[in-house]
Amino acid sequence: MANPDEAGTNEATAKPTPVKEVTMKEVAAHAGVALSSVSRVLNDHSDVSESMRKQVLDAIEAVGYEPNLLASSLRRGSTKTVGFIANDISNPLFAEIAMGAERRLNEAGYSMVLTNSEGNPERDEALIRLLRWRRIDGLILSVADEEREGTMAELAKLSEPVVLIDRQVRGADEASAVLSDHANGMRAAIDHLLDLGHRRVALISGRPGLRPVRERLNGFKAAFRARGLDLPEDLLKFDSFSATFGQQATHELLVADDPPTAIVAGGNLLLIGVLRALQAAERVVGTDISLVSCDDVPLTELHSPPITVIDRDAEQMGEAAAELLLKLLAGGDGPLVTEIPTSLIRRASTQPGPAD
Amino acid sequence: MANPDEAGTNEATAKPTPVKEVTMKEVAAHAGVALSSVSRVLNDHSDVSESMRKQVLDAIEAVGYEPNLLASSLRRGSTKTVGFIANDISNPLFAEIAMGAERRLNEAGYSMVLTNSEGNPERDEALIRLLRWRRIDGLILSVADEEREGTMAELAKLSEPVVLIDRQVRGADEASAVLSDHANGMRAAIDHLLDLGHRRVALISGRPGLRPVRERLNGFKAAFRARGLDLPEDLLKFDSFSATFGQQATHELLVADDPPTAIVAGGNLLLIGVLRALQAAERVVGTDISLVSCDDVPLTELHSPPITVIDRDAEQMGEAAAELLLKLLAGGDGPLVTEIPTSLIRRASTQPGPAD
DNA sequence: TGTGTTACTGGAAACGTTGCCAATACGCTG
DNA sequence: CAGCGTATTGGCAACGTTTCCAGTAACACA
Repeated sequence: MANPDEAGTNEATAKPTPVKEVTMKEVAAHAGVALSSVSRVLNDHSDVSESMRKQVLDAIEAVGYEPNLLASSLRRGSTKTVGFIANDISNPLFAEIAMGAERRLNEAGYSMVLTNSEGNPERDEALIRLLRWRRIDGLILSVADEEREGTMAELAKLSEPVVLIDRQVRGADEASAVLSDHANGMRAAIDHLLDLGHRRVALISGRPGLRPVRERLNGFKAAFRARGLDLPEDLLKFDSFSATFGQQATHELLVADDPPTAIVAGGNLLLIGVLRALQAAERVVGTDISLVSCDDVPLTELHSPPITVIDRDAEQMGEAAAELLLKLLAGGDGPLVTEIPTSLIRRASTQPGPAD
Repeated sequence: MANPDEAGTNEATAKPTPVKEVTMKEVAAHAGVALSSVSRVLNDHSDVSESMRKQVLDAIEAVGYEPNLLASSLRRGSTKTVGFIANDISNPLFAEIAMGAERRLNEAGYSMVLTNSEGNPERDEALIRLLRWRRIDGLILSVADEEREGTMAELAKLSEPVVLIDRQVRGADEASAVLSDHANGMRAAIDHLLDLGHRRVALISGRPGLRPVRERLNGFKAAFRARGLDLPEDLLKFDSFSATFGQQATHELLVADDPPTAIVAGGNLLLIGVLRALQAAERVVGTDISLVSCDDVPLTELHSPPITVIDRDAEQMGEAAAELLLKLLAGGDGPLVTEIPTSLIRRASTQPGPAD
């Protein structure tokens, strides 16, 4: 059925198509009912008659109405949207965390907007601000720098619930978070290497300010201490999670006096750099040097030899984060924390170390 | 300086903190100016005196005002936001495309909301609808199914500009798109294999409905045809881009009579499956069978032997998509198309085939 | 002093919703 | 038949902005 006033407007329209939006008002007019009734049907309120419902739904169909979520959110005071700030979506680990979170949030009727800080603290701040201005209902993020004043200030201005991923901010128990048990994972990995006879074990990881780095170092230390061994201080390299740093650090380790017999890479990007450096130096993984990485990605399984990893369930982390956020959104109080276990997957990249 | 009526409201407030938002009205009141003047300062309109500007900015600072982008977008009729629907963010390729697009869009003052269809056509539709209802100004996506009616219908309802990534819809020149030159890339790869003496070349790829699959097949055919060779029809496996399918297809190929001497994997997830199957069958890449993959990811470079790939610049694709969209947003007309070149990176996974 | 111009500022009407409150109609009881 | 509850509907004021249109003051000029 053609719109009765179409011809008229067509004729009158000399302007460059102002593209008037089809609103609930049009629906109401077409159905011959009040605006508020249309609203009631759309939000299925209980007290609306069957005939009214049908009338309105038909009108919606007829005029081709599309809800305006901006207006709705503005009026309602809630966007049913949560923000997610990832450090680096091109890292499959973060991508999986995001997917897990999104899935859980969608189930609960929320939608998620995913953004990418690229590990840049300034972008972090800008994104928090932007999402705040967008009036998101909650936020999941993994701040690029736990100690940065600016970031904390932006977060503080946010009155909506926040869940951190693998981060802890000053005053430990102030923020909700999903934390993976890096310490025990690393402890197991180092125990494994020490069992194999390695003593010169190197650890390459990101900036020491970040929780995963701190916790892994704790696990590392704990393993050495438990056997009364001295920490190989000269083999600890902390700077960034990038492939570039992994390569550089490995190179430095290899050319130094008394190089390591085993290397632990604290992330899947670092691993890439480590492998490049080893390849360049013509060291064969497993044979010449043992290798452990963190987080199981296709590369670790398919490398030859396959690489021993400290694993954790990324998707589960995302789901857990969403779960916490949903609890908080539902009015849950205190800071909530979920700990995600890690496990050691032993593969051929770790072999017995040199006999003493 | 304390808010003069704070004490009053504190006393009156028995309710559970309705958390009244700080609006431009408060700013105006605090500065003793009109609402419209505050707006003018915030949008830096030309005709506002220096004293007014300072007054308002001070007041903003004093009352801790935060713009409400919902209200602003509603009134303005534009969100300065573009949507991006990715098939699978856990695939680093898509993640890079998204990053490229986001970077370019941000430069131009737009922000991007990234969503994930997980390759599910229904989710595709739902996401297009959601973003439409959110009143995004434009959309970049790579539809999961080029032929699905529903998806096309949802896209048609969108009056804002759309740029497709590596997809073409019915009526070729109707949609703007960034297309990679899969045909020539594949042509080069097959030429390379044929030069090495291979004749039994297998191709494993996704659903034939998708442009990359079609185009790669075209390149494949062209290479065979150019030498007057028959197409190895029995070695063409098309179903999905997943690792699972890659593994299954490879297994089938290997156990069949007259198995291939070279395999081309049409995507980085497929490659994972192919490698698993080869490993399970104890075939050594390069020696027992040659291998080519599409898109250069860390795995291909670091595998032993390193894997020959048909490469393209993912980030550039994203940037190009953003560029096209920006042109359209600025009022550019007709459908715009950018073609992204592909190149063959030869590595040790491709070795001479069996002598005839 | 009057007039015109310029430079700024204030008021008020939108943008498309939702949700409260009042109004209507209906059926039922006393 | 009056009175009342129930079920449903309409009207209207928000939500926080932007923008158009007048209005004001200051100033120069005749």
